[in-house]
Amino acid sequence: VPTAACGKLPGIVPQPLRFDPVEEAGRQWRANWGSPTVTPMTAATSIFRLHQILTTRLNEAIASFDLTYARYEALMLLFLSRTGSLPLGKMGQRLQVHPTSMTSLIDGLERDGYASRAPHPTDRRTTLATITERGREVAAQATERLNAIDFGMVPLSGDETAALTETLRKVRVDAGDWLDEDADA
Amino acid sequence: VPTAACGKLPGIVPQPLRFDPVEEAGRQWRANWGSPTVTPMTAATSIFRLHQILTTRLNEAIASFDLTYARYEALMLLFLSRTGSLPLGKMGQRLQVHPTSMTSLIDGLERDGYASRAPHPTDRRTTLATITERGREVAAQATERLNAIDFGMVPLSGDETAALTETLRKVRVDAGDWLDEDADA
DNA sequence: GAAGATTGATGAATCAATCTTT
DNA sequence: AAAGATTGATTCATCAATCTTC
Repeated sequence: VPTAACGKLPGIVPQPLRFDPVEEAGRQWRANWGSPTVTPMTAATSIFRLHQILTTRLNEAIASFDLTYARYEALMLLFLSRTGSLPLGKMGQRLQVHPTSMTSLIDGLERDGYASRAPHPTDRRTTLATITERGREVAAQATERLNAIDFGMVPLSGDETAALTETLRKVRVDAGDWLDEDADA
Repeated sequence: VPTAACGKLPGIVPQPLRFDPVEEAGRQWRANWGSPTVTPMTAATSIFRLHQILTTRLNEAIASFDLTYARYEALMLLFLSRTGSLPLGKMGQRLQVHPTSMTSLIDGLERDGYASRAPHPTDRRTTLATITERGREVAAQATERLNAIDFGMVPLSGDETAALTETLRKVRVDAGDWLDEDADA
């Protein structure tokens, strides 16, 4: 009886393990090191694994639109903006991706007709990305699909999800994800 | 006054934002959608961002050994094993990576002299990876470096880290990360 | 000179197909 | 036929360098 993930990824998990590989790593660690510092390692490993799981789940959910989750995020940024247009640089800041990546993300959206490029009216250095009508339709449909699977965060409760987000926020603040002005107060 | 991350990634964050980009996305979402399903989206986005942050932090910490975190995990698997040798397939299962990735990870370790390949004594299909003496030294030193920065999980407390790990474990179980036999009981 | 965006190149990760061994 | 590993191809992300415009 193959597990859900196993059926989808035959190359990665041909024969499912009988133990938690992440916890097992922590156990062997403890045996060799003594242990007070086991937990951060286990947490970091868990984040990496979850990123892998989410990437698979979310990309599969919207693959029929030829969207990756990264492209979806860019599309939603345009969709939720007031005018439907944003400078590429501003989008890169919001999504925290390299300018080069922003270029290729918009390339992808443009290729599928979900967005288009236009010159900035006043600053000719800047390129404006604009969502198309088709892009709005797809954004709404893709969001339905992702909502239907709770953005991959099953089987967490609302409280667990909120607590998780808050914990991760602290690390993001520490990393300087944005200017946390309240931190001074 | 540039933030820590900003100084390191000039291309990504030339001018730090004044707000939390993740929370801002959730806010705009709420304004357009109504809201009950905002939290899973925010949580997923947070995981993606944290993966990015951890990747940067951890890779930087051990870059002087020519190790990436993925290579470090493979090296530690050998380091913590009883005999110092493991079949590539078994390593791939533990680390949950594609066989192809396992090949290139060992290629990297072998290139630096941290590990070597050897034929399996009985099954000639199998390749055995073995950690070298130099590999053991580097494994210990790299672990020190990573411990010194708490595996990137600053500024979380022990309780927060443990709770985070437990929450993520539930999602991993759901994804079939391993055969959770206790789940039946 | 600096900001905004792009092109070309490098490294990592998965997939498809191949090869050997069981 | 299936398991184990590898090669080659594709995609994605970042970096370095370039180009235009402010």
